[in-house]
Amino acid sequence: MSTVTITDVAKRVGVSVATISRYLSGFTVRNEEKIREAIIELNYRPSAAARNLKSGRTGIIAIVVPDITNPFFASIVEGAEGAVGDDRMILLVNTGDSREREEKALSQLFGRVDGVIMAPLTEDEQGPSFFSQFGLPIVFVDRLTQDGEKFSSVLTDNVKGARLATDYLIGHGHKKIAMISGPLSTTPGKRRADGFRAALATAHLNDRYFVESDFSEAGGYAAMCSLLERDDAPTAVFTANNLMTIGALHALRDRGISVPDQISIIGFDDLEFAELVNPPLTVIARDARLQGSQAMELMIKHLNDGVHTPPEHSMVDVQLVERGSCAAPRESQKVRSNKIGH
Amino acid sequence: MSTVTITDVAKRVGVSVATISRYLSGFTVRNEEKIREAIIELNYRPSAAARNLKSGRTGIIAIVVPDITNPFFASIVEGAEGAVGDDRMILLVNTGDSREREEKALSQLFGRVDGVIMAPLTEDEQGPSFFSQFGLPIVFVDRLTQDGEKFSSVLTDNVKGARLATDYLIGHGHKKIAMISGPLSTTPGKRRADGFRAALATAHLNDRYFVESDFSEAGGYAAMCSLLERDDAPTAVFTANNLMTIGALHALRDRGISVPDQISIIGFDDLEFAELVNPPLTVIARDARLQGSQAMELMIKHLNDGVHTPPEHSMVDVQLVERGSCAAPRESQKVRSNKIGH
DNA sequence: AGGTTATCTGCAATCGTTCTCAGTAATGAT
DNA sequence: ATCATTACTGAGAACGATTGCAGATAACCT
Repeated sequence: MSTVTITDVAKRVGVSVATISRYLSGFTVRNEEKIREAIIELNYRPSAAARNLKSGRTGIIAIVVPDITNPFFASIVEGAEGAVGDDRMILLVNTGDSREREEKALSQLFGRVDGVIMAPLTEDEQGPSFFSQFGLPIVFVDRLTQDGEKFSSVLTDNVKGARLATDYLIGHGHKKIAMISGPLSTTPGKRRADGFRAALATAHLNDRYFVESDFSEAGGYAAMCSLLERDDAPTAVFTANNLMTIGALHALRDRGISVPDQISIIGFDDLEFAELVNPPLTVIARDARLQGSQAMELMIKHLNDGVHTPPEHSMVDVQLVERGSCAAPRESQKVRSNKIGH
Repeated sequence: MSTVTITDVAKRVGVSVATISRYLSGFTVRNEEKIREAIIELNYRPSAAARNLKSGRTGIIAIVVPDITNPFFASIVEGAEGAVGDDRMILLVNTGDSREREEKALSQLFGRVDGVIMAPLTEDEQGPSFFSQFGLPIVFVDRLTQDGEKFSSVLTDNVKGARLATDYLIGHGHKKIAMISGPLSTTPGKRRADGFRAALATAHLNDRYFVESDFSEAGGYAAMCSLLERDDAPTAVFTANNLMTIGALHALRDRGISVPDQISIIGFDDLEFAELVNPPLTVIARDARLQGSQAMELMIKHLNDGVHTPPEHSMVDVQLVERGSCAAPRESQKVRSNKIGH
């Protein structure tokens, strides 16, 4: 720790600490030049801890995400970084999909940060009420908690995205349409499932190929396998996020099932390499960076406007990016014949 | 800010603040049960700022990376997260490849964190000496600064990796081998270039297809284009990181050049989807998570052992993951005929 | 009982700032 | 010359915890 304090600077210049403090806060004082010199000579750096204690602000905004290796969340963080401005920093917490770590992080965060931007693990939980209770703003991004309406949020139009995807498959003539869904306990999980089912209902199709998974690559792999093992396998599948899309593709690849000849696939969330896969992947895309920057802007607004600003809810749009992974179903195709093992 | 302090708890229980403080620090005191109750009833949360001020420690370790959307750095962070333990948190700073932001971040970090794990932008700079000067440890990960030997570090065996890649191409019979290199001002940029050139020299090949780029996807794209426009195009290319590999693949795809028939490609750093591309990508892989966790372990060691622990240097191994993007050069192949425009 | 530990306790100083309050000097107006 | 205004200043009280010190209590020995 730097052992040179504001008092040392004050002594050196021959003024009181108050004057130095004022200089540091941008007020005009008498010996600015001498103070500047003294600060440099002594290599003085103000103590963040002492400032925090006095002022009650830390200049730090936390972002809590379930999985930073998911490119979607990385982009959220990047977007938020871009909007954070010069006088604040970001504290990133990766909860690793663990409810326990999320809870612990939140309680440790309290007092260390001025606000929290978070993508909570599930809707089963409550928002960290002690935060808002003490005037610390929360902005939800991508996901909500149970009492999510009480806090500001930046979501995606999940229902629309899922409808878009499903309608697209229906439009190609598919009847046996599967969805590899995320956990229904999460906001995007539930809403994308809702959109899928709504589209199916409109087309008078049933949802017997709906399977709930966990937004992970392994989960997508397993779900795809279970679908392929059915007696009457689907001809098209909608995967509810990027990681599960990757998993599903791996499963298809491992079994030598070709896309889109034998099965069509459309994913939620674009991927850096979506056009490099064979065939290029058709997806529902959205602007994750924008979501991140909007969340940060909302946060800064709350920080500046004070505690009693009402929560705001924003929603970013989705769009269908048509590439090559969807085609019309082949009549009497025998997907099952490619099954490996049992 | 929580308005309930340790004094309130003390009053409620009828003891002094010292007793509460001791209870919180894990000493045995008389009325533990009553204290526990009072803390819960009052919803007391110790002020992190006050603790920091007194103790001089923050319990926060910063990780400074150039680009969090690069899966490699995301994995580093994930690895570090896993090793950080229960009583510390991670503060992530994304400098977005900007020297200015890196510098600003570093100075802002001072006093807010107990140590910094960082992947500096270039070797042209000096390590943040004021950090170590005041006893705050630094651990470099993946990259060094100019005076890097003075600090602990966790690097990759870049030279070996690059040799492996180049030798592999040579082994397939290639003579016209290109490298799309990272900036030579960075540690991995320089060392991978060294490995490439060393391997070439051993095989008595020249390095006329060496092109320096910037580790970005756009840079990889541009570099690949420039190589393809040469009169005598290379038959194989080694791309020095994941992002440039993606860029190069995009360039090849845009020109309809097929891999590995017309050109072989091998990349540094594995990718989540490397087996999904067509053809599956052959790469030099390493364990980024391990690099992150080793860096964190080193940091914790420094934190526990005190300032005067000598720096330690660790290196993680690389390995060649053979998939399908490399083949023998086709005799008299006409890559140039695919050239678009010009 | 008296002495020696062992254990727990409260007081008060301390960490390095910020900020209120009262005070001084300089300037301008009358 | 007096008063009002402006522009700066220093003293000192916070902020909320930790911790050294000395004192109190209880427990243990002989």
